[in-house]
Parts: sequence; C-alpha cells; structure tokens
Amino acid sequence: MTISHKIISNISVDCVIFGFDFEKLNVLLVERELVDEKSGRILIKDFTLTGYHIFEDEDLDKAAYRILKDLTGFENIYLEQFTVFGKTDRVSNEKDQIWLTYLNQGFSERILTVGYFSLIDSTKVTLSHNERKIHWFPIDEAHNLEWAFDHKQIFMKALEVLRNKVRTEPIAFELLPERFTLTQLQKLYEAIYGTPIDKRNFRKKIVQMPFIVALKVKQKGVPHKPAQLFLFSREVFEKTKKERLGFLF
Amino acid sequence: MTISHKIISNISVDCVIFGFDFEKLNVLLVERELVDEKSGRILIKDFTLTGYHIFEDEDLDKAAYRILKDLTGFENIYLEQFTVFGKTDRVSNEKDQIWLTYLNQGFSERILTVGYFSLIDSTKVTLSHNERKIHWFPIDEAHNLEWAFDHKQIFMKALEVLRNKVRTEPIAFELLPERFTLTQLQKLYEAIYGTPIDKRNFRKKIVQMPFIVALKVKQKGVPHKPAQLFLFSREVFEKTKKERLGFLF
DNA sequence: TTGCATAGTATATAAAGTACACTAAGTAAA
DNA sequence: TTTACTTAGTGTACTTTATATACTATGCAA
Repeated sequence: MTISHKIISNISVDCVIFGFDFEKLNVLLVERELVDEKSGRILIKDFTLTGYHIFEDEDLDKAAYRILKDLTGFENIYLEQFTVFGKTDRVSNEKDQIWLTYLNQGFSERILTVGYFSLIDSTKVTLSHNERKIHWFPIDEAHNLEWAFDHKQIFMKALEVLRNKVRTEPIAFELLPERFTLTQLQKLYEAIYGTPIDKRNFRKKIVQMPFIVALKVKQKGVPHKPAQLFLFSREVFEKTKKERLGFLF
Repeated sequence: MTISHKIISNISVDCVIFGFDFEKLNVLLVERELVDEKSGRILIKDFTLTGYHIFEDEDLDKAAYRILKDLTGFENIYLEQFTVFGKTDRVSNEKDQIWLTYLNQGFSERILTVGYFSLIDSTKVTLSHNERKIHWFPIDEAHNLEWAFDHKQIFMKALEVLRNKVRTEPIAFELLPERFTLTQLQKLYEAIYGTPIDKRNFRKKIVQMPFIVALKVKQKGVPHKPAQLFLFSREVFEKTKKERLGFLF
C-alpha cells in the first residue's frame, strides 16, 4: 500500500545518527557520488546526513521517525530535535549548487532544516543499502570528511548537544544493548567525551545509582573472565528522580 | 524608507522575552482581545508571545532580531534559538481557530514556529505600545494565564532551557545593568531557579570567579549602606575558559 | 599447569558544598 | 546628635564529593 503525500518543499529534517561499536562512537553517513555519464569520471564525492522533506500532514518528529525507519527498519529509536538551520545561504557553494541542479531542485528557495540526533544500538542494525552507500564513521574521522551542504555544522552541533545531554539524562543506554557490562558502559562514556575515565571511580559512581541493576547473568562466549551483566531500569530511574540532584557523570 | 518583503507563510518565529526587575523574573506578553463590533463585548482575551513570519530573504536569527527591535527599539539583545514547534495540530482548539479566521489566515496550513528566548535589561526598556497592550508578567503567574495557541508550551520550554543554560554559560548578566551589586546578582539567580541561595556561600563562589570584577565605585542614592558595584568581563571570561570546569552555579 | 586477558576491588587525600550569625556603613527620623 | 532602620559584608566547622593510585580473581586456551 502506498499513499502519496504532499511534500512541504521548504522544510526538511536531517538526522545525525550515532552508534557505538564498543570501541568508538560512530555517525551514520550516506556517500554521495556525482558521476559524469560520458566519461564515467567522478565529479563530486561527499557525505550527507540522512534527511528528507516533511509531508504536509506530518509532525516533525514523525518525519524524523519515518526517515530512520526507512534507513534502519526500526521504529522505536531514540530521537531528539536539537536545532534548526535556516540561514539563507545554507546551500551556497558551487558544489552544492551543482548537486541541486542535478536533483532538479533549482537554486532559489531556502530550505529550513530541523536537526535531529538519534542514538541506536548499532549491534542490532543491519543497514538496508538500496542503491545508496551508507557507512559508519568514527566521530574523530568525521571532522576530516568532505561534507555536503552545511551538514558538518549540523553534525558538530549534534555532538555538542549529545555531550551535554548525557551528563544529566540517561540517554547513553540507548547506544548499548539491553544487557551490558560496566566496562562497555565506561568505554561508551569515554568515547562520547573523548577522555579516559578511571575504572574504580567510575564503578564507585555506578553502585550509587539504583537504576543500574545487576543481573544474575554473566557474559558468555568471551575468552576471558566473563563480566557481570547490567541493565538500565527506567522504572527505578523515574522513582528516584526527586532524590537525585540531576547529574549522572 | 519601507521595503516590501515577501513573507514565508508557513514559518514563523516566536520570542520568549525575559526581564528582571531586581525582585522577580518576568516574561513579556502581548494581550489579545477580540471584541464583538456590535455589542462591544469581549469575546476572547488571552496572551501571546511576540512573533511574526520570516521574510523570504531573511535568516531565522535576523527575523527574531527584527521582532525584538520592533518591540523594544533595541538592536543588541541576547537571543537564542531553543526549539521548533511543528506539530500538525499546533493550532487546533476552537478559540485559536476563531482568531485565525478573524486574521484571515484560514484553517488549513500548518505553521512551523521557531522558538527564541531573549534576555534583556528591563530597566533600560520602555515599551513602545502602538495600539497593542504589552506587559511584563512574573513567571510564577504566567502559569495561570490564558495563553494563545501553544504559547504556554513554548514559554515553559524556554524557561527550562534558560534554567539549564545559566548554570554553565554567563548569560544571566544580560538581565542586569552593566554595573550591578552582588545582592542583585544573587536575587537574579534566586528568581531564575525559584529557590533561595545562602548569601555567604554565594559570595564565596563569586570571589573565585575572576570575570566578575569589583569596580572602585559604590551604589549611590540608596537609603542604606551602599553596595560595591561589579561588572561581568567577557574578556576575562574567555581568557580563563580552559581552566574552568564549565559550571557557574 | 601455565599464560593470557579482562573483571573486580579500597583507601587516603584534596576539593567543593553546606549550614550558620554577627558586625559595618550609610540614611532618615526623632 | 542620637537612635533606629536597612542592607552590606564577612569566617569557620562540617559534610559530601572527586581524585589518584595497584593489586587479586576468574575463566579460557594453549
């Protein structure tokens, strides 16, 4: 069943999708290649965030969920709007204009884009490629990429907001499987902040948090001492909200 | 000189303007009255934020600055975009629809609005009324007002963002005159957070902050012991950024 | 049984936050 | 000129939180 939606041409949504591979924090980007049809030569190659216009009858959040579902197949992904980019010269350099011409979108209209960041457990996701090339990039490398439009700016803002938000909200768990080890949690925070954290002090803090609950189960299939598994209990988190001062790390 | 601008009909900007009167934190609202022409009876009376559509050739930030300038006459007001509201049912209740009909804006189109909050030294501002009624409201009372559209939601989000932001960024000073006393600064933080702060502990923290510099001048014209005046030095703030851990209060 | 890899644990010190009450200085009124 | 009033300005003891630091335990594999 396909329903045709009317697109709102001057508003779009772009998603900065973060994933964690137990080592590094990564961002999901789409490779874009403009190939000269005659010579087969690559004219432009760069990377974009995943985004699309919103539909006339569609909430902003819903548009972002739709884009994520199309890309990953999942429905319940953590999503948060973080900023709007609406400068009149957002898409002004030569390269971007060649692209827009190619896509028949013309030059004139200014498109306001709403930035969302999303956190997904990348061990679950198998990317559905279609014809587009989609890759995870470590956030450290992302700075050196050739980006399309103002997407580098959007990405950097997303990273900044993420780094602030994980301090006070328990959103980092969205990047881990439901059951995780404390080492994995520590590596995640190290990856987000980009700095090492002391193991014993980290664990001392953890045991104060009633919402990180130890399971009776241990890791299996690892070639070393298996670690205890934990999970994040949102229920306990909400219950203990008033007692807390609000900070996690 | 008037230049006619082409309006973008589906995008607007709304400003949540905060001011401080040395006692309470206030928000600037516009009173809206729909009067029946025949009977003279007031059909609807409620309050809105100040907002307007953006122009075709205008950056979002610029639109917000324009709205503030029109209202207050000032150009260099602190402004920050904090969120976008783009639900399809933003303006759906009966009252709002009566208004939109009255304004000849019709029912159908969904307007996406970008929320800005702004901080101004309200001792400087004399409101230029025109025909519209504009008032300061203490934020505590604002919850009980009759709000237009989804403006209450926008206001509450702005307040939340402000409360978080003043912890880490030196933006509160925008609400004070250039020269202020420590009691005024303390009262400001108390007004923003809605909780009392211990005077001696507050001042202990202040003296650690090199960017709050004591002037050689004292208050004049007060019927009691005059207080020392201070100012916020952005220069020193920037210089000492690396040494700080990032938190103010 | 030995080596390897990662899990898991405690204590001492420094820094920051909290609770708390009196004296000082200027104005105004008696 | 004395006194009352109002707000400014100050220090210390205690509690809590953050930081720095190194060894033993467990399971698997060779």
